[in-house]
Amino acid sequence: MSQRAGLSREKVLQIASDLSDQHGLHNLSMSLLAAQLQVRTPTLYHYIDSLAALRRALALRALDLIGEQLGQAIMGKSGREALHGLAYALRDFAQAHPGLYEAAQAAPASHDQEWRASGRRVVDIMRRAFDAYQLDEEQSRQAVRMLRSMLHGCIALERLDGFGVPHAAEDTFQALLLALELYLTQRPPRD
Amino acid sequence: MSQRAGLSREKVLQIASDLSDQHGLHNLSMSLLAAQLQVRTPTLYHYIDSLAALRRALALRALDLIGEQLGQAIMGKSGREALHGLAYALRDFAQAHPGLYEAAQAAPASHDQEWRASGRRVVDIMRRAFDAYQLDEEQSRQAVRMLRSMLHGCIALERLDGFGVPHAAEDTFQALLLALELYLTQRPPRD
DNA sequence: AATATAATCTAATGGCATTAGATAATGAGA
DNA sequence: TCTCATTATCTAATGCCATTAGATTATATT
Repeated sequence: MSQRAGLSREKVLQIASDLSDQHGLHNLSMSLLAAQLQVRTPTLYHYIDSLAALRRALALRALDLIGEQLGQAIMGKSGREALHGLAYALRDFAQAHPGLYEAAQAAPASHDQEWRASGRRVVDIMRRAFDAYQLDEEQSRQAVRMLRSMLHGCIALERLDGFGVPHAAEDTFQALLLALELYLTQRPPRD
Repeated sequence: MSQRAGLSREKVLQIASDLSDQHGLHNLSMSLLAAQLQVRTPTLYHYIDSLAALRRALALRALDLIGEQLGQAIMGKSGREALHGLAYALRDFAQAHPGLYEAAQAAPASHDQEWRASGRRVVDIMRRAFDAYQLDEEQSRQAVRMLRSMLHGCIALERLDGFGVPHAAEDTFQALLLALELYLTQRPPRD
């Protein structure tokens, strides 16, 4: 009957990504996606195995994009500058792509090597931002965990509380960074 | 036909709370809840308006419980001790009741005064833990936001990364607390 | 033009939330 | 103890969603 829609896996994922940014990842359905692509729902199964597989694909895409942006953000920087570049790059990504950011927070299945590797790649990039602080491997992993906790918590809280004071989110963000810097420069005694 | 099941709103909420802790909030369905209560799904609508209303009720219950536990945790403590009591109490709650904790992280509708008030009550309790640091109102709100960001991020990350190093989560948790203490004791210059 | 391939469709299944309305169990008053 | 109102629960039905199977149509290849 109808003309072909000219879909491709890439196009499907791109629109899925846009939709999740606009309506939230949890509101992204096969139904909505098909409607946006002007196609019947079953058509999507030529490009995607399932809704779960779609979410996974978005997570991988998100991690790749995040890695890319973080890498650029810390290029040529070190110390305090690198740290701030990293933090702002991640926050900016979360603001520009809330759906993708949400996708990146999902936990991969323990046997999903590809997904796990993508996550590790991002962590490794983040670790480079701490080079100037002279941390051993375990300490730099710790620092990454601290930064990720702070940023993710701050971003999540901003979505939750929303308003209140206008500059609250930005102030808190900066204060958290300062706290991390204080911690890093006045490193605690290891027992 | 069948005997009455002897339900009550309280019982329904209690089982819903248990189920969300066991299977995750997002896996809590009217269907699952009805099955657990040995009753047909429509029966639940005598006690609950909708699935959304159930989630809201769990959020309120979670905020009340959290407020109670935090209040007890900081009773008679101040300064560093109060801060740690607060932090551990919240983390312990999240571990003991992952479903309820998740419910508490949902954002209330902007017009939902009751829900918002419950959230505010928790924040006020947390603010008391910072009494000894001599912060003005805005500073203590900031401190609460920092602590919440840290804890929520840390808890979320623990669920995400899971394992890796065994003590990583605990170490990160303590390091974040130390960072906050450093920030509070070496208060930044206000502009 | 004929055919193979691939993209899309229709039809069907089963799960879920929700509503409407029927039925059966309980408790209160005669 | 009987009657009746109340209310807890049920069955039936609707509509949305994800998914599968298999038919059909559009394009590319010869």
